[in-house]
Amino acid sequence: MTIAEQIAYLKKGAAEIIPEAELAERLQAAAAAGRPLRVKAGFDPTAPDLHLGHTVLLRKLKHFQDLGHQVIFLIGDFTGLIGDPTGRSATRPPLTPEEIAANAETYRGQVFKILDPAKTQVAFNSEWFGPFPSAEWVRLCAKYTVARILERDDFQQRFRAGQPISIHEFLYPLVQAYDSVALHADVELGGTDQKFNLLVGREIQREYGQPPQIILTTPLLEGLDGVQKMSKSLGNYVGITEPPEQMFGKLMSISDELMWRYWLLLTDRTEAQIAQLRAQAEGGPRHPMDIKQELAALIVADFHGAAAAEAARRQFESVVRHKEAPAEIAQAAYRLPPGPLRVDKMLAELQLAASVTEAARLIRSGAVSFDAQRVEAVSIPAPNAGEILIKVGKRRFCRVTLQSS
RNA sequence: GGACAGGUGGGUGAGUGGUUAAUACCAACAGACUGUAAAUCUGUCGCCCCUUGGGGCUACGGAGGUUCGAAUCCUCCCCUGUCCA
Repeated sequence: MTIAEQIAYLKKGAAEIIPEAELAERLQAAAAAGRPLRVKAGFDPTAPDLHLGHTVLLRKLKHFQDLGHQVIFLIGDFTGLIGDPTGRSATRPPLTPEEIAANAETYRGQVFKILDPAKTQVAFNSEWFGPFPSAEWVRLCAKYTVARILERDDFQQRFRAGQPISIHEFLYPLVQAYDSVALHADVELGGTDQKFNLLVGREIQREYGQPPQIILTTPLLEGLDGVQKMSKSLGNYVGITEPPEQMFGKLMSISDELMWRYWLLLTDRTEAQIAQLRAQAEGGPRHPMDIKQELAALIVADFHGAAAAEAARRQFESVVRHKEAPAEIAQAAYRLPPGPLRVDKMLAELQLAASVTEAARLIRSGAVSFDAQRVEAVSIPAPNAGEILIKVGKRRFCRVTLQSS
């Protein structure tokens, strides 16, 4: 590949490359020296459950690997003490070494569904920050100013809005920047929300006499609601370890409009191919739902394989579209008390509802059925012993063996 | 150290003595409809007990207090912000 082709490859789906010209030079120099670039990305040690939003970045890291470069997957176990300043979390309790090791293991399992393990180095920043001398902290802090730190958008907003900012939060960008120094990073990737931190890395590297890294940001993926970014705390995410059926269902719940964004950021289709799909949907030859199912199957296949994706698609067809019971259903047993059956209590006990009160609510709203017969009251005449299929809401099914007592 | 403002249910945010399990919006859940777990419309949205109507308990930063009765008033404490030093 020529340098221009390589850049085009890396640019696809990227939000920004700063500065783009330097990337070309760096690629050229690396090729000439026969040395792969060191491409860094940092991850939070506390949240090893990756979701599709993270995979946008991982895919881009993989593209660097495809071109022969070295990816450094940095787990910010030290940074975790600070917590990225979002204004929500205060200082986090430090994780134990065992927890960190366990989380790192989980990361490995998830990340290597996309990344090539042979071209990935896993690093922890406690390696250099653990023994960091206090005098060195003073030196590091001396290399940046409060005014510049306050340029960071969310600091500025919080400052203006009178929300608390703890001093240790100022350390976050500096710590992340110093990681680049310690790792001699050529390139650092991050979400667009990381732009400030990534840029600080350039400044600090220069201060330490290193060539400043090139930064590449990836767009933040909108969550299932199509408005806010995908995040665990907002609950609008699809985790990459979720079961195929659940993944499929969640993906089918996105709006038609959002689907195009997902096509762009979560598949390997080119922009031209996606434009073609869009034309088909708008022109009529293909139903949007059909295209959405194709998308959902494609994404599920990335993490569970094509067979599981096809099974998830079939289950969606039968359960959601045709309202049939799924192939695999949880089993339970329930001992019938004497007298009429209190359905609300039974559902709570079988954990088909969070509480007796909620179970009663669900029954009153007509969400509960026995063998496809709607249950009309919370208290019903005692049914015969035997097996019944209980359905609560759209997707909770349970085959229950009723035992007389 | 001082002055002032504030801390309410998953989130934002009303409420300044009872009619307030607590307005509104968002999220969530359910029903109807549908091409989808989309959109739209409707309903629900603390827990427990008897039941198609009620009863009890818990809840508005924490602990006490005043009162027949408090999220609302008083005292102390904790936390946050602004200003002064």
